[in-house]
This record gives sequence, structure tokens and C-alpha cells, in this order.
Amino acid sequence: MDKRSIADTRGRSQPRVKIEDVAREANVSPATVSRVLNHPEIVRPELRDKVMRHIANLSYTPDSAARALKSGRMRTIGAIVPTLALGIFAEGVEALQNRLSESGYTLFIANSQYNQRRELQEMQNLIERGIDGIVLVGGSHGRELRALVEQTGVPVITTYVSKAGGGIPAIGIDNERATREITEFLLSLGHVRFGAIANISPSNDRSRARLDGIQRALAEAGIRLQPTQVIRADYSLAQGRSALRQLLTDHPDTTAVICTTDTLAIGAMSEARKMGLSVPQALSITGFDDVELSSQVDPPLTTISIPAAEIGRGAADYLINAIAGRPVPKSVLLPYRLVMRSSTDSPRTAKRLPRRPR
Amino acid sequence: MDKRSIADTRGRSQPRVKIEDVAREANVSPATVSRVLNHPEIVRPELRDKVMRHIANLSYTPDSAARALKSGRMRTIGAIVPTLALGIFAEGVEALQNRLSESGYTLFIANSQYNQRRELQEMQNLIERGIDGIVLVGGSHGRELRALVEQTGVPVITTYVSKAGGGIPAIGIDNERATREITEFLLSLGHVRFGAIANISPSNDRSRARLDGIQRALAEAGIRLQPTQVIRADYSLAQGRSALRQLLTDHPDTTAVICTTDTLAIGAMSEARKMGLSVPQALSITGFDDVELSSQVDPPLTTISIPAAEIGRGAADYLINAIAGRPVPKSVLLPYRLVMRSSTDSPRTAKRLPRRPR
DNA sequence: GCTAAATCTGAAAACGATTTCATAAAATCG
DNA sequence: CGATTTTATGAAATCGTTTTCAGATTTAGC
Repeated sequence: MDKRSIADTRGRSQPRVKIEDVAREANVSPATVSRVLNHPEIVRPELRDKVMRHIANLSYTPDSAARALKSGRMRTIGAIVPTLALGIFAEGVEALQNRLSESGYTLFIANSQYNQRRELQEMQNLIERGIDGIVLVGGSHGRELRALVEQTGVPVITTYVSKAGGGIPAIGIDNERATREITEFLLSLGHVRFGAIANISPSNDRSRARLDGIQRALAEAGIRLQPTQVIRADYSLAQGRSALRQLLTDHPDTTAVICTTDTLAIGAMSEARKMGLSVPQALSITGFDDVELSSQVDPPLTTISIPAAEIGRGAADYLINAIAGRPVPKSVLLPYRLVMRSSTDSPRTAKRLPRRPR
Repeated sequence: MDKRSIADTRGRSQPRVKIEDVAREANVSPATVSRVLNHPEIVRPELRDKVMRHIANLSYTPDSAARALKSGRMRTIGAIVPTLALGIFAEGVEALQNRLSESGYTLFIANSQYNQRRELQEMQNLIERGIDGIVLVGGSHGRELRALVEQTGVPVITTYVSKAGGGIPAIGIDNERATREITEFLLSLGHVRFGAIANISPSNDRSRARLDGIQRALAEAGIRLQPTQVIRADYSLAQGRSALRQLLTDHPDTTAVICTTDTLAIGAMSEARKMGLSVPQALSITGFDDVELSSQVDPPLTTISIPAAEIGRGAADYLINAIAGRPVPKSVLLPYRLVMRSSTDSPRTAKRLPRRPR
């Protein structure tokens, strides 16, 4: 007993006020208090007000564990994003969170670090904790994860893509069409010698689709990218730099570089400057995502703007409806926007590579 | 009943396997299964293995609501960050998450959007959900939040600062000393005409401390910043730009600009270039945080590097220990690092403002 | 003004785990 | 080898809600 009282010193100070306490205080049954909290409309107004006053007085908050145990609902949804470091996800997540909290839901965020195993693990965590719905990013998710979704029946939606495998609904843009469009734009400016910098990885189907779009548009124009004209990179500035350097080493006559990410494009642009190539006169460069920085760099970057906030809101609405058992769309395709800024122009062969005359 | 079976169509597919199911299957009591899960060492090895096999077979996962209700522990900790858009927080959060998952904890992330009301609200959410510990950012948190911490006794730690109000323990760097050091560095280069760009807001004591450091170091050198030499901004690139413009309008002879954030510094730098001022010849600029971009811009930015990963790990360790009732340090002060790159140099008055001869 | 229907409220049974307490089996000892 | 301690297991109480079911009260109908 002595031991216990010592331990108490650092334990929860207050003994926690329970529904029973406010019931006693308000002279009603616990059932009534519960009803005031969950179905206010079915309890007589005066009584309801009285109970509410006592709830406030004792500053009672229901124990969510008990509540979740009994009701099976957690009023919580989870989002698993590949990384927190990217502005584009941050914007979507913040919109998601705002919309959810309007509906009384709380958002928990986990990150997978672009790793499918981690993603699965976080998913299991979330499900074990009784999450009501889950937001994923991208369409490639491994068989186990899809099985888990299937088995547990938790509503799931994936974002930033227009379709996903395994019957998981999606909300996002058509990545392939977007890069097709940006490529066609460059073609229309007169470019014929292209390079691509893409951050391809097994778990990143967005970049994969973007690269496909580039290649498809070029193919339609009768141009085929050779393997050395497609440089792989992760999503850092430094990789953008080295990718550009490598590309120009192998193909010094390149006039247009299409990147699957703004970060890569910005890295490439600063490397181009360092190499003495002016953008866009000597080299046109494009990005994807339209992060804040892209409009601020010099020259401002031509890129694709993604409706991240709408994606977040749409995902929230989808899950709220799905949880409530209301009908939901199978997938939602949102429009992207090609933002033409100053990092692209017609190729001017006269000015090519001033310091490599050959 | 008919209704119910229709509803079941879209509900959880499997009826959920309970502890009782695996108990029956393994010919033991539920109590034993529970012990295998929670105190494996007290059950006979062969029996334990048998039970574990059946657990795996049925792929049983304990219902965390029931578990939390009975045991009062959730094995979950929460972090409330001001924004997800900043790389510096992302790095810390990822380290936090990694360390926590090593110890069987799950991290839930919420964001307050630099808003104390939102922070309080998220905190209440977390606590209602029975979170075991909370990580905050910065030291200024409003009376209500501190009262909540006091009242519930949830272990809390705040990060990125060296001390916080209200007895909340902290892990981080001495922001004031860091800017004092960077200011002294500029003084030692010979600068005498300073400007400061700071993202001050009521909830951001980090920037406040950083600004204090600047002013203190200057005061010690006998220099006093006038109000118009201190420009307020939020944390965007665009604001960094306009802040610099305003500063140079009022004080065209400024030679050194100290920013409380890398983002502001990079914005300021690109505005300086646009105005025809070369950095560092005409103007020295410094940042704070050392984000990835800072080493990649031209010229690379002189700044303060924060041990974000260590902060994250330290916060995790603190909470794990505190929850287990082990002794914990009151506060942890971590070293920052002054990273001298090329955005700073001695002032050269000869080259001042070439296009404003006057 | 009395009966029938509608509306509220309370008592008690879940929800699925953990843990105390008691008991059965095994190990230890003289 | 019997008595005693130790160890391992099971039965049942419990955590704090929600919700069903039935009873009590009010309202409506004629």
C-alpha cells in the first residue's frame, strides 16, 4: 500500500470522472447521459440542458476506449503518406484534416518512407487500433495490404492517382495524361531532343505513370527515348543535379528535360546554370507538382499543378460517406493544370553549349 | 434480422477472431492467451509456443479498444507539430517514429497550423483517445493546455527549444545562443549595418528567441536595431522576398541580413539577386535550420544546423522512460552547428548598390 | 375524462480484453 | 516420502461505455 501511494505521486492526478459521476450529479441514469452525448435529439430539451451543464461542470470526457469497445466506432481515420517532407502531401493532408474535423473525425498520420513493408505495418497498427477508414497515397500497394483491406472491410481510398489496383477506389489526377500534355507542349515548341529524369521506385506508381506519359507522347511524335536518355533518381535536389549532369554527358545536344518532380527539376536547373547553360534559352526544363518554390526560382518553373487540397477534401468526403454506409463513387478524376512559366522556350540551336564549341 | 443481413454485406467481412476463439482452439483459458501476449515469461514454454502457433494460425490481433480499456495503456504516443510542410519537422518526426516503433509504440501525428487553439483541440483529441504521451513543438502553449497537462498527468515533452514554460520538459537547442553566435560571426566579418527578418507569431517562441539572440549580440557590440530594421514575416519564400525589399527600401545601406528561417533567407536571397545585389559581395544573408535546399542554392547559405533527428530520438526516449515510471531528465540541451557557407562575407562598401549611385 | 398511442427514461446486459484470487500441479526440503 | 513452498493455470470480476428492453410518463383521441 505504501508502494502504491508513492507511485500515485507520478500517476494520473485526478481519478477520472466517469459517466456515472455526471449521472449521479444530474440525478439521471448513465443511459441518459450517454444519450445526451450520442443522440441528443431523443432526450427532452430541459433534461438535456441540465445534463450538459453537469458534463461541462465536471469537465467530463468520455473514455474513448470504452466507447470504441462498445460502439465499434473510433471516429478516427488514418492517413499513410510516403513522406512528410514533401509540401505536396502536406497540403493534401492539411485539407483532409480540416474536412474531417468538421465532421467530428480525428486524423492520425503515419508515414511509410516510400517502403511497402512499412506501409503494411502502419496499416496493421491503424487497423488494430480500430481506425474507421484509411487514406493511402498512390496505387501500388502489395498483395498483403490488399488482402488486409479485403479481409477487414475497412474503407480505404487511395489518392493522387486516378486508379488503383485491387479494387481500391482512388481520387486524384491522371498522371500519365499530364506528362503527355507537358511533353506535347514541348514538342509544339519545336523540341526534338529530349531527356527525362524520373524518380522511379517499385512503390511509386505516380512517377511510373508520368514517365509512361512522356514516352507515349514522344512515341506518337515518332521519337523514341533511349535508355540513356531516361535518368533515374530519388526525389532530392542533389539527385536532380547529378541526373542532369549525367544526361548531358551522354547527350550533350539535349534541348528539353522533363522531370517527374519539381524538386528534381529545380535541382536540374541549378546544375544547368552551374554548367553555364541558360534556362530556357539553351535548355528547357519542366517539373511536376507545382510546389511553392517552383514559382520562386529563377526562372520560374513550367510544371503541372495538382489540386492537392481538393484531393484531401475528396478523400475525407469519400470516407465519411463510406463509413456511414452511403453510396460512394468508385473513383474520382480531378483536373490538373499545366502551368506555363519561364523555364521553357523554343530551342535555339545557335546558342547551344557556348563553352563546348567542338 | 433481414435488415441486419443486408447491412452485413458491406460491414466487416470476418466476424473478428477473439481471444476466446484462440483459447478454445488451443485448449487453454483466455487468461493464458492473454498472458502469452503480455507476460510471455510466466507461461511454460511449450504451452506458450502452442498458443503462439494458434494465434498465428487464426491471425488473431487483440482488440486495442478492449485492451486499452482494461489496462489503461494505449501503446501510442502523439506528436503535434505546427505544420507538416517544413522539412525540419519532418526529419524530427521521422526519427521519433523510428525510435518509437523499436519499442512497440505507434506514433500519431497531428498538426496545429501554428494555432494555439488548434493545438489545444488536437491535444484534447489525443488525450481522449487515451494516448500515453505527447510530443509538442516549442515552448509557448497557452494556459489551458498547461492546465490540461497538469490535470491529466499525461507525460509531455516539448521539442526544438531548450526550455518551456509551465514545468514542461524540453529537448532541443538554445535558439537564442545560436543566433547570437551567427550575429557575432557577422560582426567579426566587419558588418555594422544589420537587418533582421523574423517570422514572429504568438505561438512561435523559437523565432522570438532567435530574434532576441540577434538583438542581444548586437547590443553587446553597441548596435541597436531600429524597429524598421526588423521585418516580420511568416515562413514563406514570398514573404522573405518582400521583407528584404522593404528592409532595403528603408535602409539601403544594410550589409547583413539575418533571417530566423532558411526559407525566409532563400526568399531574401533571390530578391536580392533580382534587385541586382550580389550575395555575399553586396549583401550577406544568413538563415536558420539548414534545410536540404540551403546547401543547394546559389550561393549556398550560411545557417544554423539543428540536430532534428537527435531531437526526435531524444523525445521518444524521454516519453518511453516517463511512461514506464523511470527517472527522466528535466531538460536536454543539444548542440547546434554554425554552418558557414558562401552567403556571407566581409562587407565591401565599394561595390554597394551599383544601380543606385546617388 | 378515460383509454390508446407515443414519448422518455432507467436497469441491466453486452463489448473484448486483463488481472486478481484461488486452486492444482510440480519442485524443494528435511 | 510427506509437508511445504513455488509455479502454472483457470474462473470470474472488472474496465467505462452503449444499447436493448421494458416500464413509466405524457400526449392525443373520442
